[in-house]
Amino acid sequence: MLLVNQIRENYIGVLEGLQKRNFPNAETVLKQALELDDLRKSTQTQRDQIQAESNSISKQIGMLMKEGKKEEAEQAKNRTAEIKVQIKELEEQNSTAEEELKALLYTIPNVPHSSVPAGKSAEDNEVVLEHGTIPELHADKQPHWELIKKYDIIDFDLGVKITGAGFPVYKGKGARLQRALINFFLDEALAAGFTEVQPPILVNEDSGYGTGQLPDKEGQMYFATADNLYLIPTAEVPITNLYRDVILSEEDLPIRNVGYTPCFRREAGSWGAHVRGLNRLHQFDKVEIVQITHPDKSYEALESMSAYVQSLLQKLELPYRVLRLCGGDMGFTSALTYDMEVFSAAQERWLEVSSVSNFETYQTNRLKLRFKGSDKKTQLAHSLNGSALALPRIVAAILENNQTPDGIKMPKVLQPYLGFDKI
RNA sequence: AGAGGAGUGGCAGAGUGGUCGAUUGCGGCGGUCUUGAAAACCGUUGUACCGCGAGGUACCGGGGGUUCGAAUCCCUCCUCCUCUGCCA
Repeated sequence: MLLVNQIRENYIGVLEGLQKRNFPNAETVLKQALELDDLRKSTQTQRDQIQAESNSISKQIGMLMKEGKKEEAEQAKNRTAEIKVQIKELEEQNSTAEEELKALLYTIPNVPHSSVPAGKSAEDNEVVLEHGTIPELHADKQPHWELIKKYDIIDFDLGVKITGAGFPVYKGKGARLQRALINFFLDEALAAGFTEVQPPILVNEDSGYGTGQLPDKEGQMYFATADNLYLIPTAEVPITNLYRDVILSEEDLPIRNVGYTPCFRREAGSWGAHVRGLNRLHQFDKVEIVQITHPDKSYEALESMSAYVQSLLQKLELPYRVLRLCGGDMGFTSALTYDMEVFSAAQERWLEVSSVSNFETYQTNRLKLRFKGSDKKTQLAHSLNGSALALPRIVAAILENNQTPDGIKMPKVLQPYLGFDKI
Protein backbone atom coordinates (compact mmCIF):
# COMPACT_ATOMS: atom_id res chain seq x y z
CA MET A 1 0.00 0.00 0.00
CA LEU A 2 0.98 3.58 -0.45
CA LEU A 3 2.62 5.46 2.39
CA VAL A 4 0.61 8.35 3.75
CA ASN A 5 3.72 10.47 3.66
CA GLN A 6 4.07 9.66 -0.01
CA ILE A 7 0.58 11.09 -0.54
CA ARG A 8 1.30 14.07 1.67
CA GLU A 9 4.65 14.99 0.18
CA ASN A 10 3.89 14.27 -3.45
CA TYR A 11 0.19 14.89 -3.63
CA ILE A 12 0.09 16.03 -7.25
CA GLY A 13 2.35 13.21 -8.42
CA VAL A 14 0.25 10.57 -6.69
CA LEU A 15 -2.97 12.10 -7.96
CA GLU A 16 -1.77 12.23 -11.55
CA GLY A 17 -0.47 8.69 -11.29
CA LEU A 18 -3.80 7.37 -10.10
CA GLN A 19 -5.56 9.24 -12.87
CA LYS A 20 -3.29 7.53 -15.36
CA ARG A 21 -4.75 4.31 -14.03
CA ASN A 22 -8.28 5.67 -14.33
CA PHE A 23 -8.68 5.20 -10.61
CA PRO A 24 -12.07 6.71 -9.78
CA ASN A 25 -12.46 9.54 -7.24
CA ALA A 26 -8.72 9.75 -6.75
CA GLU A 27 -8.85 13.24 -5.32
CA THR A 28 -11.58 12.45 -2.79
CA VAL A 29 -9.87 9.30 -1.66
CA LEU A 30 -6.48 10.95 -1.22
CA LYS A 31 -7.93 13.82 0.75
CA GLN A 32 -9.83 11.41 2.92
CA ALA A 33 -6.62 9.51 3.61
CA LEU A 34 -4.86 12.67 4.71
CA GLU A 35 -7.77 13.62 6.96
CA LEU A 36 -7.82 10.21 8.59
CA ASP A 37 -4.09 10.46 9.16
CA ASP A 38 -4.50 13.85 10.79
CA LEU A 39 -7.16 12.42 13.04
CA ARG A 40 -4.94 9.48 13.87
CA LYS A 41 -2.08 11.80 14.82
CA SER A 42 -4.10 14.21 16.93
CA THR A 43 -5.84 11.45 18.87
CA GLN A 44 -2.51 9.78 19.50
CA THR A 45 -0.95 12.98 20.77
CA GLN A 46 -3.79 13.45 23.23
CA ARG A 47 -3.81 9.83 24.24
CA ASP A 48 -0.07 9.81 24.86
CA GLN A 49 -0.27 12.89 27.01
CA ILE A 50 -2.99 11.51 29.22
CA GLN A 51 -1.27 8.18 29.36
CA ALA A 52 1.89 9.93 30.56
CA GLU A 53 -0.08 11.57 33.33
CA SER A 54 -1.62 8.27 34.30
CA ASN A 55 1.76 6.60 34.35
CA SER A 56 3.21 9.20 36.64
CA ILE A 57 0.26 8.95 39.02
CA SER A 58 0.69 5.22 39.15
CA LYS A 59 4.31 5.67 40.05
CA GLN A 60 3.35 8.06 42.82
CA ILE A 61 0.86 5.57 44.17
CA GLY A 62 3.58 2.99 44.23
CA MET A 63 5.80 5.30 46.26
CA LEU A 64 3.03 6.24 48.66
CA MET A 65 2.13 2.63 49.28
CA LYS A 66 5.74 1.88 50.04
CA GLU A 67 5.88 4.69 52.53
CA GLY A 68 2.65 3.46 54.08
CA LYS A 69 0.65 6.57 53.19
CA LYS A 70 -2.51 4.66 52.36
CA GLU A 71 -4.92 7.54 52.46
CA GLU A 72 -3.00 9.66 50.01
CA ALA A 73 -2.69 6.68 47.75
CA GLU A 74 -6.43 6.16 47.79
CA GLN A 75 -6.94 9.78 46.85
CA ALA A 76 -4.65 9.48 43.90
CA LYS A 77 -6.54 6.43 42.77
CA ASN A 78 -9.73 8.42 42.53
CA ARG A 79 -8.14 10.77 40.03
CA THR A 80 -7.16 7.94 37.74
CA ALA A 81 -10.73 6.76 37.30
CA GLU A 82 -11.51 9.80 35.19
CA ILE A 83 -8.32 9.45 33.20
CA LYS A 84 -9.10 5.85 32.39
CA VAL A 85 -12.36 6.80 30.76
CA GLN A 86 -10.65 9.44 28.65
CA ILE A 87 -7.89 7.10 27.58
CA LYS A 88 -10.35 4.48 26.51
CA GLU A 89 -12.28 6.98 24.47
CA LEU A 90 -9.23 8.40 22.75
CA GLU A 91 -7.85 4.96 22.18
CA GLU A 92 -11.01 3.96 20.39
CA GLN A 93 -10.95 7.06 18.22
CA ASN A 94 -7.31 6.50 17.45
CA SER A 95 -7.61 2.88 16.51
CA THR A 96 -10.75 3.55 14.48
CA ALA A 97 -8.93 6.25 12.52
CA GLU A 98 -5.99 3.95 12.03
CA GLU A 99 -8.12 1.05 10.83
CA GLU A 100 -10.14 3.22 8.50
CA LEU A 101 -6.97 4.70 7.08
CA LYS A 102 -5.50 1.27 6.50
CA ALA A 103 -8.69 0.00 4.90
CA LEU A 104 -8.73 3.04 2.63
CA LEU A 105 -5.08 2.66 1.68
CA TYR A 106 -5.77 -0.95 0.75
CA THR A 107 -8.18 0.29 -1.90
CA ILE A 108 -5.63 2.60 -3.54
CA PRO A 109 -3.45 1.01 -6.23
CA ASN A 110 0.21 1.72 -6.71
CA VAL A 111 1.34 4.88 -8.47
CA PRO A 112 2.57 4.08 -11.96
CA HIS A 113 6.12 4.87 -13.00
CA SER A 114 6.49 7.93 -15.22
CA SER A 115 7.19 5.75 -18.27
CA VAL A 116 3.83 3.98 -17.98
CA PRO A 117 1.57 5.03 -20.83
CA ALA A 118 -1.92 6.27 -20.10
CA GLY A 119 -4.68 3.98 -21.31
CA LYS A 120 -7.70 1.98 -20.40
CA SER A 121 -7.20 -1.55 -21.63
CA ALA A 122 -4.83 -4.04 -23.18
CA GLU A 123 -5.20 -2.24 -26.50
CA ASP A 124 -3.33 0.74 -25.11
CA ASN A 125 -0.28 -1.25 -24.07
CA GLU A 126 2.94 -0.20 -25.73
CA VAL A 127 4.85 -2.75 -27.77
CA VAL A 128 8.45 -2.31 -26.71
CA LEU A 129 9.96 -4.86 -29.06
CA GLU A 130 9.26 -7.95 -31.12
CA HIS A 131 11.71 -10.78 -31.59
CA GLY A 132 11.86 -13.87 -33.79
CA THR A 133 9.94 -14.92 -36.82
CA ILE A 134 6.46 -16.30 -36.86
CA PRO A 135 6.60 -19.81 -38.31
CA GLU A 136 4.74 -20.75 -41.48
CA LEU A 137 2.78 -23.87 -40.67
CA HIS A 138 1.45 -26.53 -42.96
CA ALA A 139 -2.15 -26.37 -44.09
CA ASP A 140 -3.42 -28.93 -41.55
CA LYS A 141 -2.04 -27.07 -38.57
CA GLN A 142 -3.94 -27.68 -35.36
CA PRO A 143 -4.36 -25.75 -32.12
CA HIS A 144 -2.76 -27.31 -29.07
CA TRP A 145 -6.04 -28.63 -27.69
CA GLU A 146 -6.25 -30.88 -30.75
CA LEU A 147 -2.56 -31.77 -30.71
CA ILE A 148 -2.62 -32.95 -27.12
CA LYS A 149 -5.39 -35.39 -28.00
CA LYS A 150 -3.71 -36.54 -31.17
CA TYR A 151 -0.50 -37.40 -29.33
CA ASP A 152 -2.24 -38.28 -26.03
CA ILE A 153 0.02 -36.11 -23.88
CA ILE A 154 -2.42 -33.95 -21.89
CA ASP A 155 -5.83 -35.18 -20.81
CA PHE A 156 -8.45 -32.68 -19.73
CA ASP A 157 -11.26 -35.21 -19.41
CA LEU A 158 -9.27 -37.28 -16.98
CA GLY A 159 -8.64 -34.12 -14.95
CA VAL A 160 -12.37 -33.46 -14.87
CA LYS A 161 -12.90 -36.94 -13.52
CA ILE A 162 -10.50 -36.67 -10.64
CA THR A 163 -10.84 -32.96 -9.88
CA GLY A 164 -12.76 -30.72 -12.26
CA ALA A 165 -12.39 -28.45 -15.26
CA GLY A 166 -9.07 -26.66 -15.57
CA PHE A 167 -7.03 -29.38 -13.87
CA PRO A 168 -5.35 -31.25 -16.71
CA VAL A 169 -3.49 -34.53 -16.40
CA TYR A 170 -0.12 -34.61 -18.17
CA LYS A 171 0.80 -38.01 -19.50
CA GLY A 172 3.86 -39.66 -21.01
CA LYS A 173 5.86 -37.18 -23.07
CA GLY A 174 3.51 -34.43 -21.90
CA ALA A 175 4.51 -35.03 -18.29
CA ARG A 176 8.17 -35.26 -19.27
CA LEU A 177 7.93 -31.97 -21.14
CA GLN A 178 6.59 -30.30 -18.00
CA ARG A 179 9.42 -31.68 -15.91
CA ALA A 180 12.00 -30.72 -18.53
CA LEU A 181 10.76 -27.13 -18.67
CA ILE A 182 10.78 -26.78 -14.89
CA ASN A 183 14.33 -28.09 -14.66
CA PHE A 184 15.48 -25.98 -17.59
CA PHE A 185 14.02 -22.81 -16.08
CA LEU A 186 15.50 -23.53 -12.66
CA ASP A 187 18.94 -24.32 -14.06
CA GLU A 188 18.93 -21.17 -16.16
CA ALA A 189 17.97 -19.06 -13.14
CA LEU A 190 20.70 -20.62 -11.05
CA ALA A 191 23.22 -19.83 -13.78
CA ALA A 192 21.94 -16.25 -13.80
CA GLY A 193 22.68 -15.91 -10.10
CA PHE A 194 19.32 -16.65 -8.48
CA THR A 195 19.08 -18.75 -5.35
CA GLU A 196 16.59 -21.58 -5.50
CA VAL A 197 13.92 -21.84 -2.81
CA GLN A 198 11.12 -24.32 -2.38
CA PRO A 199 8.37 -22.61 -0.40
CA PRO A 200 5.07 -23.90 0.97
CA ILE A 201 2.18 -23.71 -1.48
CA LEU A 202 -0.39 -22.92 1.18
CA VAL A 203 -0.06 -19.59 2.93
CA ASN A 204 -1.74 -17.83 5.82
CA GLU A 205 -3.75 -14.64 5.78
CA ASP A 206 -0.81 -12.41 6.75
CA SER A 207 1.10 -13.56 3.69
CA GLY A 208 -1.90 -12.86 1.48
CA TYR A 209 -2.00 -9.31 2.77
CA GLY A 210 1.75 -8.93 2.55
CA THR A 211 1.95 -9.19 -1.21
CA GLY A 212 -1.44 -7.64 -1.89
CA GLN A 213 -3.61 -10.61 -2.91
CA LEU A 214 -5.75 -9.76 0.10
CA PRO A 215 -8.09 -8.06 0.44
CA ASP A 216 -8.13 -7.24 -3.25
CA LYS A 217 -8.37 -10.67 -4.82
CA GLU A 218 -9.82 -12.81 -2.11
CA GLY A 219 -12.24 -14.58 -4.44
CA GLN A 220 -9.47 -15.62 -6.80
CA MET A 221 -7.69 -17.87 -4.34
CA TYR A 222 -8.64 -21.33 -3.22
CA PHE A 223 -9.13 -21.42 0.52
CA ALA A 224 -8.74 -24.34 2.89
CA THR A 225 -11.43 -23.44 5.41
CA ALA A 226 -10.55 -26.00 8.05
CA ASP A 227 -7.13 -24.43 8.53
CA ASN A 228 -7.61 -20.89 7.20
CA LEU A 229 -4.95 -21.30 4.54
CA TYR A 230 -4.88 -20.08 0.97
CA LEU A 231 -3.53 -22.06 -1.98
CA ILE A 232 -0.99 -19.81 -3.63
CA PRO A 233 -1.90 -18.18 -6.95
CA THR A 234 1.81 -17.64 -7.62
CA ALA A 235 5.13 -18.34 -5.92
CA GLU A 236 5.49 -14.58 -5.56
CA VAL A 237 3.35 -14.84 -2.42
CA PRO A 238 5.41 -17.25 -0.31
CA ILE A 239 8.79 -16.19 -1.70
CA THR A 240 8.30 -12.47 -1.16
CA ASN A 241 6.77 -13.11 2.26
CA LEU A 242 9.96 -14.88 3.27
CA TYR A 243 11.14 -11.36 3.96
CA ARG A 244 8.06 -10.06 5.76
CA ASP A 245 8.91 -8.25 9.02
CA VAL A 246 12.59 -8.38 8.23
CA ILE A 247 15.24 -5.70 8.47
CA LEU A 248 18.03 -6.61 6.09
CA SER A 249 21.40 -4.98 5.99
CA GLU A 250 22.32 -3.09 2.88
CA GLU A 251 24.98 -5.58 1.85
CA ASP A 252 22.34 -8.35 1.74
CA LEU A 253 20.84 -6.58 -1.28
CA PRO A 254 19.94 -7.47 -3.88
CA ILE A 255 18.19 -10.67 -2.85
CA ARG A 256 17.47 -12.79 -5.88
CA ASN A 257 15.37 -15.91 -5.44
CA VAL A 258 13.84 -18.37 -7.83
CA GLY A 259 11.26 -20.99 -7.04
CA TYR A 260 9.13 -23.52 -8.80
CA THR A 261 5.59 -24.09 -7.54
CA PRO A 262 2.25 -25.14 -8.82
CA CYS A 263 -0.16 -22.20 -8.87
CA PHE A 264 -3.86 -22.26 -8.15
CA ARG A 265 -6.38 -19.77 -9.44
CA ARG A 266 -10.13 -19.95 -9.19
CA GLU A 267 -10.49 -17.64 -12.20
CA ALA A 268 -14.06 -17.00 -11.15
CA GLY A 269 -16.03 -15.53 -13.99
CA SER A 270 -13.12 -15.14 -16.38
CA TRP A 271 -13.79 -17.96 -18.82
CA GLY A 272 -14.59 -17.15 -22.42
CA ALA A 273 -13.89 -17.87 -26.03
CA HIS A 274 -10.13 -17.34 -25.86
CA VAL A 275 -9.39 -19.55 -22.94
CA ARG A 276 -9.58 -23.01 -24.39
CA GLY A 277 -7.11 -25.72 -23.58
CA LEU A 278 -3.97 -24.60 -21.84
CA ASN A 279 -4.70 -20.90 -22.21
CA ARG A 280 -6.32 -20.74 -18.80
CA LEU A 281 -6.18 -23.28 -16.00
CA HIS A 282 -7.04 -23.60 -12.34
CA GLN A 283 -3.77 -25.33 -11.61
CA PHE A 284 -0.58 -24.72 -13.51
CA ASP A 285 3.16 -24.77 -13.01
CA LYS A 286 5.37 -21.74 -12.90
CA VAL A 287 8.94 -20.84 -12.10
CA GLU A 288 9.05 -17.43 -10.49
CA ILE A 289 11.90 -15.01 -9.90
CA VAL A 290 11.76 -12.53 -7.04
CA GLN A 291 14.13 -9.71 -6.22
CA ILE A 292 14.48 -7.46 -3.21
CA THR A 293 16.62 -4.45 -4.06
CA HIS A 294 17.86 -1.11 -2.90
CA PRO A 295 15.40 1.59 -4.02
CA ASP A 296 18.03 3.13 -6.30
CA LYS A 297 18.59 -0.16 -8.10
CA SER A 298 15.10 -1.49 -8.69
CA TYR A 299 14.61 -0.26 -12.25
CA GLU A 300 17.98 -1.57 -13.23
CA ALA A 301 16.90 -4.89 -11.74
CA LEU A 302 13.62 -4.76 -13.64
CA GLU A 303 15.43 -4.34 -16.94
CA SER A 304 17.75 -7.21 -16.15
CA MET A 305 14.81 -9.43 -15.26
CA SER A 306 13.13 -8.53 -18.52
CA ALA A 307 16.31 -9.36 -20.41
CA TYR A 308 16.62 -12.63 -18.53
CA VAL A 309 13.07 -13.72 -19.37
CA GLN A 310 13.68 -12.82 -23.00
CA SER A 311 16.79 -14.96 -23.02
CA LEU A 312 14.66 -17.95 -22.03
CA LEU A 313 12.24 -17.33 -24.88
CA GLN A 314 15.12 -16.97 -27.29
CA LYS A 315 16.61 -20.27 -26.18
CA LEU A 316 13.24 -21.91 -26.62
CA GLU A 317 13.15 -20.42 -30.13
CA LEU A 318 9.75 -18.86 -29.60
CA PRO A 319 8.75 -15.62 -31.32
CA TYR A 320 7.80 -13.08 -28.68
CA ARG A 321 7.08 -9.47 -28.02
CA VAL A 322 7.49 -7.29 -24.96
CA LEU A 323 4.76 -4.94 -23.83
CA ARG A 324 4.89 -2.06 -21.45
CA LEU A 325 1.51 -2.19 -19.79
CA CYS A 326 -0.61 0.94 -19.75
CA GLY A 327 -2.04 2.42 -16.57
CA GLY A 328 -5.40 0.78 -17.04
CA ASP A 329 -4.07 -2.73 -17.69
CA MET A 330 -1.42 -2.87 -15.02
CA GLY A 331 -1.84 -4.93 -11.87
CA PHE A 332 -3.05 -3.23 -8.70
CA THR A 333 0.25 -3.37 -6.86
CA SER A 334 2.70 -2.68 -9.70
CA ALA A 335 4.48 0.53 -10.62
CA LEU A 336 5.77 -0.76 -13.95
CA THR A 337 5.06 -4.04 -15.68
CA TYR A 338 6.48 -5.67 -18.77
CA ASP A 339 4.46 -8.51 -20.25
CA MET A 340 6.13 -11.06 -22.46
CA GLU A 341 3.89 -12.67 -25.03
CA VAL A 342 4.71 -15.56 -27.33
CA PHE A 343 3.04 -16.01 -30.67
CA SER A 344 0.93 -19.09 -30.87
CA ALA A 345 0.97 -19.94 -34.52
CA ALA A 346 -2.07 -22.16 -34.72
CA GLN A 347 -4.29 -19.93 -32.62
CA GLU A 348 -2.72 -17.00 -34.44
CA ARG A 349 -2.59 -14.87 -31.34
CA TRP A 350 -0.18 -13.63 -28.71
CA LEU A 351 -0.21 -15.42 -25.38
CA GLU A 352 1.07 -13.87 -22.18
CA VAL A 353 3.74 -16.10 -20.67
CA SER A 354 5.45 -13.74 -18.29
CA SER A 355 4.80 -10.59 -16.38
CA VAL A 356 7.73 -8.77 -14.83
CA SER A 357 6.95 -6.02 -12.35
CA ASN A 358 8.52 -3.51 -10.03
CA PHE A 359 6.37 -2.84 -6.99
CA GLU A 360 8.72 -0.25 -5.52
CA THR A 361 7.65 0.11 -1.87
CA TYR A 362 4.03 -0.88 -2.38
CA GLN A 363 4.54 -4.44 -1.17
CA THR A 364 7.45 -3.78 1.15
CA ASN A 365 5.40 -1.23 3.06
CA ARG A 366 2.80 -3.87 3.79
CA LEU A 367 5.47 -6.46 4.42
CA LYS A 368 7.54 -4.18 6.64
CA LEU A 369 10.50 -5.26 4.58
CA ARG A 370 13.29 -2.82 5.29
CA PHE A 371 17.02 -2.59 5.21
CA LYS A 372 19.56 -0.72 7.25
CA GLY A 373 22.07 1.26 5.28
CA SER A 374 25.54 2.44 6.20
CA ASP A 375 23.92 5.56 7.67
CA LYS A 376 22.10 3.20 10.10
CA LYS A 377 18.74 4.44 8.96
CA THR A 378 16.13 1.86 8.14
CA GLN A 379 14.14 2.32 4.98
CA LEU A 380 11.83 0.28 2.82
CA ALA A 381 13.40 -1.89 0.15
CA HIS A 382 11.89 -2.39 -3.30
CA SER A 383 10.38 -5.69 -4.39
CA LEU A 384 10.09 -7.12 -7.89
CA ASN A 385 9.02 -10.35 -9.44
CA GLY A 386 8.48 -12.05 -12.74
CA SER A 387 7.43 -15.33 -14.23
CA ALA A 388 10.36 -17.20 -15.65
CA LEU A 389 8.27 -18.80 -16.91
CA ALA A 390 4.66 -19.98 -16.68
CA LEU A 391 4.43 -23.38 -18.32
CA PRO A 392 1.04 -23.92 -19.95
CA ARG A 393 1.18 -21.30 -22.67
CA ILE A 394 4.82 -22.05 -23.34
CA VAL A 395 3.77 -25.65 -23.86
CA ALA A 396 0.92 -24.48 -26.09
CA ALA A 397 3.28 -22.41 -28.20
CA ILE A 398 5.93 -25.13 -28.43
CA LEU A 399 3.33 -27.66 -29.53
CA GLU A 400 1.66 -25.39 -32.04
CA ASN A 401 4.69 -23.66 -33.51
CA ASN A 402 6.79 -26.77 -33.91
CA GLN A 403 4.18 -29.11 -35.31
CA THR A 404 5.01 -30.93 -38.52
CA PRO A 405 3.17 -33.70 -40.37
CA ASP A 406 5.64 -36.11 -38.74
CA GLY A 407 5.31 -34.95 -35.18
CA ILE A 408 6.23 -32.07 -32.93
CA LYS A 409 9.88 -31.04 -32.81
CA MET A 410 11.27 -30.16 -29.40
CA PRO A 411 13.52 -27.11 -28.89
CA LYS A 412 17.20 -28.06 -28.81
CA VAL A 413 17.82 -26.71 -25.33
CA LEU A 414 15.17 -29.02 -23.90
CA GLN A 415 16.37 -32.19 -25.55
CA PRO A 416 18.99 -33.06 -22.90
CA TYR A 417 16.27 -32.66 -20.27
CA LEU A 418 13.68 -34.58 -22.28
CA GLY A 419 15.61 -37.52 -23.60
CA PHE A 420 13.70 -37.27 -26.89
CA ASP A 421 13.57 -34.75 -29.70
CA LYS A 422 10.09 -35.23 -31.05
CA ILE A 423 6.59 -35.98 -29.88
C1' A B 1 -4.75 -35.97 18.15
C1' G B 2 -3.98 -36.53 23.95
C1' A B 3 -0.78 -35.28 28.46
C1' G B 4 3.07 -32.23 30.34
C1' G B 5 6.72 -28.15 29.75
C1' A B 6 8.27 -23.62 27.46
C1' G B 7 8.16 -18.86 24.46
C1' U B 8 12.09 -12.17 27.26
C1' G B 9 16.38 -7.49 23.17
C1' G B 10 21.27 -10.09 17.33
C1' C B 11 22.29 -14.72 20.50
C1' A B 12 22.46 -16.92 25.44
C1' G B 13 19.86 -16.10 29.77
C1' A B 14 17.91 -13.33 34.74
C1' G B 15 13.59 -11.24 36.29
C1' U B 16 6.76 -13.84 39.33
C1' G B 17 2.58 -7.10 40.63
C1' G B 18 5.41 -0.87 41.36
C1' U B 19 11.23 3.21 40.38
C1' C B 20 11.74 -2.69 34.32
C1' G B 21 12.79 -1.00 27.85
C1' A B 22 14.01 -4.68 31.27
C1' U B 23 20.35 -7.62 35.59
C1' U B 24 24.30 -10.12 33.31
C1' G B 25 27.29 -12.63 29.58
C1' C B 26 28.45 -13.09 24.37
C1' G B 27 28.32 -10.65 19.80
C1' G B 28 28.26 -5.69 17.19
C1' C B 29 29.90 -0.51 17.02
C1' G B 30 33.20 3.60 18.96
C1' G B 31 37.48 4.68 21.94
C1' U B 32 42.09 4.05 25.22
C1' C B 33 46.58 1.24 25.01
C1' U B 34 49.76 -0.84 20.68
C1' U B 35 54.23 -0.17 14.97
C1' G B 36 49.79 -3.28 13.92
C1' A B 37 46.70 -7.00 16.01
C1' A B 38 45.08 -9.77 20.23
C1' A B 39 44.16 -9.18 25.34
C1' A B 40 42.60 -5.73 28.93
C1' C B 41 39.84 -1.44 30.12
C1' C B 42 36.03 2.57 29.09
C1' G B 43 31.71 3.91 26.45
C1' U B 44 27.72 2.52 23.31
C1' U B 45 24.07 -0.98 21.31
C1' G B 46 16.17 -2.61 19.26
C1' U B 47 11.58 -1.21 16.60
C1' A B 48 7.37 1.84 15.66
C1' C B 49 4.35 6.02 16.40
C1' C B 50 3.38 11.24 18.30
C1' G B 51 5.95 16.03 19.01
C1' C B 52 9.34 22.04 15.87
C1' G B 53 11.95 20.56 20.17
C1' A B 54 12.69 19.09 25.12
C1' G B 55 10.51 14.87 25.32
C1' G B 56 6.37 11.38 25.33
C1' U B 57 3.74 6.67 24.15
C1' A B 58 3.75 1.57 22.82
C1' C B 59 6.22 -3.17 22.25
C1' C B 60 8.99 -9.23 27.01
C1' G B 61 5.04 -15.06 20.99
C1' G B 62 -0.34 -12.75 19.10
C1' G B 63 -5.06 -11.00 20.98
C1' G B 64 -8.22 -9.92 25.17
C1' G B 65 -8.96 -9.22 30.57
C1' U B 66 -7.99 -8.07 36.07
C1' U B 67 -5.43 -3.72 38.54
C1' C B 68 -4.16 3.00 40.24
C1' G B 69 0.00 0.04 38.11
C1' A B 70 1.38 -6.29 34.32
C1' A B 71 7.32 -9.27 31.38
C1' U B 72 5.14 -10.94 36.13
C1' C B 73 -1.93 -12.74 37.60
C1' C B 74 -6.36 -14.68 34.47
C1' C B 75 -8.63 -16.17 29.53
C1' U B 76 -7.74 -17.40 24.49
C1' C B 77 -5.01 -18.37 20.10
C1' C B 78 -0.22 -19.51 17.81
C1' U B 79 4.59 -21.77 17.91
C1' C B 80 8.42 -24.94 19.88
C1' C B 81 10.14 -29.11 23.13
C1' U B 82 9.18 -34.05 25.76
C1' C B 83 6.12 -38.43 26.20
C1' U B 84 1.88 -41.29 24.07
C1' G B 85 -0.96 -42.14 19.49
C1' C B 86 -1.14 -41.90 14.10
C1' C B 87 1.56 -41.48 9.59
C1' A B 88 4.75 -40.38 4.11
